[in-house]
Amino acid sequence: MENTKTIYDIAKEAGVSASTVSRVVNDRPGINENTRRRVRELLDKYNYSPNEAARGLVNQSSRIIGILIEDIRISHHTESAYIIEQEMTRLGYTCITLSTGDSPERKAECIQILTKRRVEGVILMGSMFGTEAVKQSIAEHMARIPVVIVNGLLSLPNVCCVLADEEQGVKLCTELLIRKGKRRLAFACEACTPSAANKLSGFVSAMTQAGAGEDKLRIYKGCETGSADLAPEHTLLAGQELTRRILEEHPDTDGIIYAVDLLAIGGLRELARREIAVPEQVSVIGIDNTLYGKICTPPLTTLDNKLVDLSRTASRLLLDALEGRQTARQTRIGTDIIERGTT
Amino acid sequence: MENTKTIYDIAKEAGVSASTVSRVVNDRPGINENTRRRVRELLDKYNYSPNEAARGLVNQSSRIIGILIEDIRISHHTESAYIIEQEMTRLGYTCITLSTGDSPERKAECIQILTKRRVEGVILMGSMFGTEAVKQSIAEHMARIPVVIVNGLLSLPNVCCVLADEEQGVKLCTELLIRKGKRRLAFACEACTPSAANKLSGFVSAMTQAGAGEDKLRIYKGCETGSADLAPEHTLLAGQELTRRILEEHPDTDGIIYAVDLLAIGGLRELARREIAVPEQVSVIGIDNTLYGKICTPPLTTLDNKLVDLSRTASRLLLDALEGRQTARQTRIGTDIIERGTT
DNA sequence: CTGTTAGCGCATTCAC
DNA sequence: GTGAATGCGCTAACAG
Repeated sequence: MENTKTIYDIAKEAGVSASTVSRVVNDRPGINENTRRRVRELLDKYNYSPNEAARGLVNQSSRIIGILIEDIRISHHTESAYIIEQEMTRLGYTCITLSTGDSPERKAECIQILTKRRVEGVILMGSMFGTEAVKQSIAEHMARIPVVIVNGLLSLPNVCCVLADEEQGVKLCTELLIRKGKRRLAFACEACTPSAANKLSGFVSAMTQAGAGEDKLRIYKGCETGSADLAPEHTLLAGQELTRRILEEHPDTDGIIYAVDLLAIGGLRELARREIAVPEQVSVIGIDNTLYGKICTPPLTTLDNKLVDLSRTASRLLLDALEGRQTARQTRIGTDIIERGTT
Repeated sequence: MENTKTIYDIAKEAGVSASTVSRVVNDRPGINENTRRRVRELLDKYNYSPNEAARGLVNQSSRIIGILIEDIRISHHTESAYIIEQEMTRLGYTCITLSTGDSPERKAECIQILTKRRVEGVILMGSMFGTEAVKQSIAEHMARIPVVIVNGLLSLPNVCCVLADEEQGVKLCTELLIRKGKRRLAFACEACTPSAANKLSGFVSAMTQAGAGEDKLRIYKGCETGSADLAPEHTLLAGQELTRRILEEHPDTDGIIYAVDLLAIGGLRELARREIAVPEQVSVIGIDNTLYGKICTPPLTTLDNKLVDLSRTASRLLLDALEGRQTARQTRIGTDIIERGTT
């Protein structure tokens, strides 16, 4: 830290007491206009800036909120973090945004960091925060502050959840493909996150209703225990690899639903490599409505899970809680299918 | 804020003084093992977490660093922010990452926020921080802390710059196209940032050397005063629009260099719409080496401006400065052309 | 080895 | 209107 002026320095030079300066800084009423002006001039002259740490200490309020994301490089999380940061900054809060990575240990470390900084509220982004290990950390370290989890479930008294109905969404996607005459459908996801599990049940539910037996379900999972590498590049490769496996084991597959857009785009690559026509031979659907899906060829049909709405809602909920208003424990938002060239 | 235990609470219950607890918390030597154990137990029992604000106040050190980005949604900035955050977090610093938007006023506001929090160092991402207005803010509010600017220039005693040699890079790109027999080249950028200006001079320099007169240079700029909307979607549209203008005014154009990948991808769209073959009729080159360029069709030839290296270097430089080591005032990193399907 | 004292920068009583 | 005193939670001398 450096030697910024304190209210005492200003006070001395203005020939008043520190409390007077404090009052001027905080625009408190009941101060002689002349004194106020004199103090203001000095404040300006020295570019005085109040020390928020000291302020927070005496006010018992840090005006900091935490945003925990698995990996900010994942494009829908980037967007969400952006929205929340803008919103909270506008309201005078400072955000500490941390990419936690996928291990529960790292998540716990990040929770510790936020705790030390005495954040007043937290937003958790992603279904991976809805696991037992994380729940424990939250319960231990953040029991007394409002927490909002986006696209995850966490049953704790101080946590409220806002989620897209992805199960229903994927069900509709599956039904769309069936309506188009595709029957030998596959579902692919990279990591077994709770979110992926939801999507999967939407798929299973639609398939079962359409008369597919449990044994005929083509379900492909990248790895069993969360993803090892969250970098977008890796997801792309995983999409190729999963698609390769699907096509080798079930060459007659005529439609694939991928848990995220980037996986689907990896899939498109593999399909192109094998000269399989999309959507004529194989239809493809992704999830997240990312820009990637917009620019690939053919443009990707995708499930818009409304991350933008979710993020906005999340910041509003957090704000409500911070200001003592009652908030819904769970908010659900519907999804939309954006139909483009791959179906 | 909530009622976490303080060292006084712990001290009382342990029957020792607060300083003893403080010593245990900070692993200071010279403490009776029994006392230490007893205190530790209580610390655990209550999940004690030191208040960093209080600590920072007495230590005169916040252990916070600031990261200022124009817009974290811009994919190369996302990656950079991620790298820096990971690096600094690992070293025990907490990062406050702010998307400033493009106006100098908002940038100044963000600088204020960081100042209030008494950040110990700052990383500025993007050439737009190298402008006079921002320089003023930095000089006024951050004169006493180390600042590193990535891909921008700021001549201030406490600022060090790390940049990619984009001018040279674009020059090489242009020469590449010329070598391939393309002569009627255009350059397109969205906003007139200092970075765009650098890229442009690389283009001009190569074109001039190849014998093109000043009057024959096809230079297209989106808007004259920085970009209005930094959202990626907008850049994509701008790419289309710029390309439309280029082709209408110069139908014989046979190569276009775009200031960023996403602009180039917008261009590819427009070219596809007009059924112009890439690269046969028109070659295209982007800049940034983003994932977008990897997944579009045809895959984009791009200038890798080494944002990853730059970011790593930036955090190392900041760290050096924070720890009192001497640092280079200016570091330059070379660029690479990644040749793919559009050239 | 441990406790006492003081002070980091600020806001808030309570007097005057 | 304004100032003096107090305390937020913590660390760093300085004593003992």
